[in-house]
Amino acid sequence: MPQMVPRLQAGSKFQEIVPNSEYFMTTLSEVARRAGCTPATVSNVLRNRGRVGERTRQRVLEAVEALGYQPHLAARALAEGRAPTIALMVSSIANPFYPEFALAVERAARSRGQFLIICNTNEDPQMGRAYLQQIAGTLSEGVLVMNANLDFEDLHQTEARGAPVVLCMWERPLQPPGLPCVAVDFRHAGELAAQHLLELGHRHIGAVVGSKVSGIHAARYEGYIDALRAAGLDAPPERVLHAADTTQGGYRATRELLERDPQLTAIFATNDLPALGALHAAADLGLRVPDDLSVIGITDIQLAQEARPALTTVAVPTVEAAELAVSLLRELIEASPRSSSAAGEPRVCVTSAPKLVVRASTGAPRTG
Amino acid sequence: MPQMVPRLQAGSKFQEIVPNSEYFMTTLSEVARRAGCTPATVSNVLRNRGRVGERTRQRVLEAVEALGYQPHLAARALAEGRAPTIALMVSSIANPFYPEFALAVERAARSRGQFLIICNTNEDPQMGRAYLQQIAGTLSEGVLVMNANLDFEDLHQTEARGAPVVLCMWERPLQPPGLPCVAVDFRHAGELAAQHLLELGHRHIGAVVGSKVSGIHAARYEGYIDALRAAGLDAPPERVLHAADTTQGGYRATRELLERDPQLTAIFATNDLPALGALHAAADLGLRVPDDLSVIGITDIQLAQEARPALTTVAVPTVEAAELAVSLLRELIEASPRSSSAAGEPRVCVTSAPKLVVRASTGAPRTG
DNA sequence: GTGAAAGCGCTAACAG
DNA sequence: CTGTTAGCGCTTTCAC
Repeated sequence: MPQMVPRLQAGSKFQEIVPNSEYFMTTLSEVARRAGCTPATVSNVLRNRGRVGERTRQRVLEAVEALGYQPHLAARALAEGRAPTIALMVSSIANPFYPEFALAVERAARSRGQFLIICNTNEDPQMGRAYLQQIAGTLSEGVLVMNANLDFEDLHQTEARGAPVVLCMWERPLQPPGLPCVAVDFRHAGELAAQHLLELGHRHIGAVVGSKVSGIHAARYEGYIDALRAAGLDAPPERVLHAADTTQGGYRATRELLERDPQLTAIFATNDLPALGALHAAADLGLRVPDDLSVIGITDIQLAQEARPALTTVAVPTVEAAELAVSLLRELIEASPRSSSAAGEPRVCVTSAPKLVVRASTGAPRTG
Repeated sequence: MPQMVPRLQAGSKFQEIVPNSEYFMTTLSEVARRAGCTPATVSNVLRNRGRVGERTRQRVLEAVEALGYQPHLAARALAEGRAPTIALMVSSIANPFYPEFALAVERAARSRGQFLIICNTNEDPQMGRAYLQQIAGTLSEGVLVMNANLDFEDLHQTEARGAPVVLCMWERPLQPPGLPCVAVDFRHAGELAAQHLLELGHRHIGAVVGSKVSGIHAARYEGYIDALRAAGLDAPPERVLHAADTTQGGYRATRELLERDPQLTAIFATNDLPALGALHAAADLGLRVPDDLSVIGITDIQLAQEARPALTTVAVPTVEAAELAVSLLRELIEASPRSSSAAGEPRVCVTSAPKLVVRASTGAPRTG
């Protein structure tokens, strides 16, 4: 925004301040002048603070109205020692899951009077660090982190500088990460997916894990394996493939798995995007879903229900997680400045359990 | 962020300022103290301004390093009379097109040192207004508007308050909207789509227009119609349907169109999402694409290439538009404060032309 | 070259 | 009830 009034030169101390024309932003003092009181009083009226006479209050409100006054957020932030935004770190907002989450976060933040800054880290820890250092504490009061491949080191430093950090989707409720987080029981999600497939009668299942071996999707795969074992099945390594967490990744992995073992009657993917890729692979191979091949994913992104056939998946409470994350962040912000580093284990909020959503991509295997 | 140091009480004027421990944010004066100079000098060093001796400069840089100093963005903004962010208004970031655009905008903004605030208006002008009034000029230096259903009135007011506004995807380069904008020749996009279908030999084409009659997609439809007419065909009203700009909308409209006229061999949709819906409708009706039905969209969102069959579409230069929009916004910001309202027609930047991208969803119609 | 001082717009403590 | 005042952290003239 432009400088509203020529800056007063040193020495012009007694020059009358030029009132802003209607063109530009009105300030508190202008409102005050018009209402015949001081800025402090206007401030009090606006924030319902301190006692103000009814007559004055009216005059102030009129002036505010007449001048279209809007508080200057940066100024207010500075004076209050708080910042008007929260930051959401994601690897790329273009990943189809994030926008749904970001939307929920924005709503939650907004309802608490804060704005949302989107930070795309591009999976690059350097970028993440740059973002954290620049805005945490100076422009953003706190930071929400969605798998963005950040250094924990950097996150702790961010906390130390006074800007709380919340991890938005921790996958292992029982193994807290050493940072406040919202945890979703993804192990259970994997279990549910496996159980569904088992109940339908599948015995030859391929698994597409949308990350490196020990990566973010490991818990989901563990749950899947556990369910298999509980049913007396084993999970030979040639039936698992680690792939990029994208449609492409799922597509290639599925083709590869089916090539290795044409007997597979189902594909379990640790995320919806790769599951969608599996659907495409099936289509390209002339396999009918679910008759020839069943496919199940995890998350329940919007695309899942829009795919053809619609994707069976284990739904994760995205909106709930977003709301919990924002609440938790607020709590941490409100709590004593140096609480987080001082106290013991940081807080972990667990969302409600993932739920199976049966759609058209799963069914009983061909018999024979 | 927390208050870093207990606010000095009135009367404690001579109390020594508590230096921030390593826990919290360092300020300019702390750096100055450590470097044995004044804040002004530190500021000068950091912004390469004013002459500073090499020795001092070194000491300052060391101190900055040692204390991990980061400028306070809100404070800087206030002092400079500018804001550190730009705002992107969208109806909902969850609409699959926006994230791709937002990503490009964020990159462009970031490379110019600004952060991106995402504002979901939810198609509600009230919400849009609230956003504009609150952040424009106080937290955001300018506003980028992506079809968010905002009142032009509000946008003009925003400009008048000193925060430039840029419309990001104006559909009619030749009919400027009275606000600065980036225009994409969507009429031409419609034309290209129609020509492609015509060249393949289609004569019975259904059109799904992803908005109200006079809505945002009207130009695309005009281009389509023009191409048809140029080929000597007419476009009977029963072959057009206006629908929501979503997969669902496209799905329903396509079914309806095919019910009205089973002879249709192709569907033209004014956007990719409805086109994807058309694909699903075809699948559900047992029609093979493209043998029984060809489908073409406009935009080329990521999903288009991931769909099965992959969607033929007319690609719009999204990244280019994002970059132009950010550049234009910056120019307006840098330009004289009250330029925009003063001068004549606001600037219009036109992107390069849309381009046909042929994929698997279009082909020659069955003969017979 | 470097420092002193005013000011950005707003808040909060305290005095009247 | 209302005004005075100091201060948030930084920038920027202007003197020295």
